[in-house]
Amino acid sequence: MNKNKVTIYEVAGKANVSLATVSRVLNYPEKVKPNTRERVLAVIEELGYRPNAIARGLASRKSTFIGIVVPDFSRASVAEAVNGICNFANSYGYQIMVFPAENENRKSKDVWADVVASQVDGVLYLNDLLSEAEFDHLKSMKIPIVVCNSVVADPAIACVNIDYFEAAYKITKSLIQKGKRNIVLANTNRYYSMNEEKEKGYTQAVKEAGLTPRVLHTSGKPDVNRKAIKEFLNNNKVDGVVAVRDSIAVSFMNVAIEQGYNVPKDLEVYGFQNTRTSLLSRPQLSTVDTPTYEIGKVAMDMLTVMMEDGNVKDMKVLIPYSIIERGTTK
Amino acid sequence: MNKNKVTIYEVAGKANVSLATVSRVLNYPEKVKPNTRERVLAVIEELGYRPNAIARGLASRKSTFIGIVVPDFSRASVAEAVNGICNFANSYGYQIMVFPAENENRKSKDVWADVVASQVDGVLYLNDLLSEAEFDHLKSMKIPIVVCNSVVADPAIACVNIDYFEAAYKITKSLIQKGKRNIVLANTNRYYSMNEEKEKGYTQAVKEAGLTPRVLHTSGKPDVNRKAIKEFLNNNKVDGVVAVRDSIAVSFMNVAIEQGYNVPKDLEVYGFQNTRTSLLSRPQLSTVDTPTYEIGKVAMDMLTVMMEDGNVKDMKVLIPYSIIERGTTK
DNA sequence: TTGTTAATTGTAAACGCTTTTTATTAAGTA
DNA sequence: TACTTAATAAAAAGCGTTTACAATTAACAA
Repeated sequence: MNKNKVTIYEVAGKANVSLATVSRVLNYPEKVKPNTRERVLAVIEELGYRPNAIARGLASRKSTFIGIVVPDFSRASVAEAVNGICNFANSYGYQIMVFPAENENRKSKDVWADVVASQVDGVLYLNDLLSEAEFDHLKSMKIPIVVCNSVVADPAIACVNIDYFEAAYKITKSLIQKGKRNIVLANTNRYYSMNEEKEKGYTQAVKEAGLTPRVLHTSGKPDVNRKAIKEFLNNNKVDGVVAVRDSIAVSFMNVAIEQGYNVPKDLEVYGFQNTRTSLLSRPQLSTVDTPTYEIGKVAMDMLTVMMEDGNVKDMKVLIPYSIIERGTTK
Repeated sequence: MNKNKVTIYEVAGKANVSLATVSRVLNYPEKVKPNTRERVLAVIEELGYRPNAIARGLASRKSTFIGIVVPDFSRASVAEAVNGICNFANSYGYQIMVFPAENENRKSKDVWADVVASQVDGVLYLNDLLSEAEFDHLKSMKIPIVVCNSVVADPAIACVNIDYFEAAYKITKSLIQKGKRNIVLANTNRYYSMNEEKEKGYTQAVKEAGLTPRVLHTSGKPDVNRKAIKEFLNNNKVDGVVAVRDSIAVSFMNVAIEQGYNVPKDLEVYGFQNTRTSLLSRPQLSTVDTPTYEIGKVAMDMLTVMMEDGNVKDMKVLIPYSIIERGTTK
């Protein structure tokens, strides 16, 4: 902990007021006479006083910390969301604590225990599944929570997403309208509720056109994917790809091009997210632009009202998205 | 803040010991008789007691929070480092608070004020420059700090990097040995100390071979880069590229290929970092593998000893790296 | 003046823990 | 038996705030 910190007492002393008054100018400035307020403010400035967030948290029973639990920062969707969250959190006066989600060396039980112990006022859960048990635990702790990028059924849990179903439906349909008959959905191996939605949208579009849905599940690691894709291409005719992530789309496309496909002539491909990857592929990737930064911001907004005991009107928020046509479709 | 929390008093009551003993089993288990210790531990488990981190921080004058100040989570190098940091921080009993570095809507002065106010025990500074003034401020606050991925001259400041100079020198030299005579360094527009090192390494290799260094500065945004690269290719003969980031390498390569270059026959290219992008390009990118996760881990290690008042033997740590040859070189 | 009320400010308790000090108990030693 | 020593209990003092509540002051009407 840092040394030689200025405390509220010193400010009070120097400004010739009681510490309560200093506290008030900080927390309820309207309750103190403009005159005194100015004086105190001047001393605060002069001494460079910053209230000790920890003492403040203890006394007020609010930490102004919000916890975000995150599976993996290197996922483009979480990185951007974290950016959004941080910027807004700070302007609302909240500080962010991050907790790696459950992983090999850390059971879910422990991460929630950590979250609770650190006294956060609310939590943002990014991008992943939460078990029933975890939800119940959270509810019993009465900590406000909002989930980003994960579709949760429970009406009591706030979550913010884009309409993955609709987006997948639309891009699949547009492929069909361009005459594509052999459209694959390239999904992840691991189950994600948002990818599940995409799969549903894809499936519905394909079925409506009287075609058979075909889904390729890949691991997420580019090098592992390549083999699976190659094999898939050898055994299947494909003229359209809808991938649940940009990276999968690009992997698929690269393998296909290496095998002699011409994109977009023989094969059109769509990704999801509009990450940097989609601009770094050749040709550049058509994709569903998911405004992840915006998702983070909105989630933070909702959480703020929940923490201040306001009522959130709509627990299920859908953010507008757009479809970006680039070189992998025509 | 969460309701109905178990406090140390309840644990003490139920275990028939004083609260001091409970505190002791938590902080100095060896000081309490195994018998009692077990009993207390059992009650803690039973009640699901977790000490209130905030109260604990206030009382002990150590928050067990460490702050990481980050320019942008969507930078691959920071995302991975954050992963490393988080995992290790937690296993050492530290919680992570994140602070967005200085940006449009937030002056450096304010972010440091926030950092200090939140009573972190130490800070990790990622990937960016720190001004003299900031260093001095930090030193005067006596907060332990370690800088990742930024080469800082001041011998009193701990930092962990790879040997960017050497790596750049090596890859440039290998290009020269393969007969390349027109090697460009694709650097960022903005100044980064680590990129400066790369430039120095590149320059030295080129000069040693009696060639003239040529540096192209780009903005970092893929779409903006393309124009600059195209123009550069029109006005210059190029047979080798050393890019300070994978993304720049891939941009460069894509434009070149679109202009008819054959990679790696006419043009060989190296990136830096070994991000996912390098696996998603066609051909896959040869690159300097920067073990960012490891950097984060080591930085966290150093910070831990600094926070515990140990002495760090070596303030300038260089992590081993490797050069990965893939499809863009032969 | 003198109340009466509202605005402002001060006082002191509380937040949940760590840590120090003093007292108590149990066990071992001479 | 008296004397140590170890283990822990009991009590209390913080840590730096917030926040009831009380006290003071100012403002104004009677």
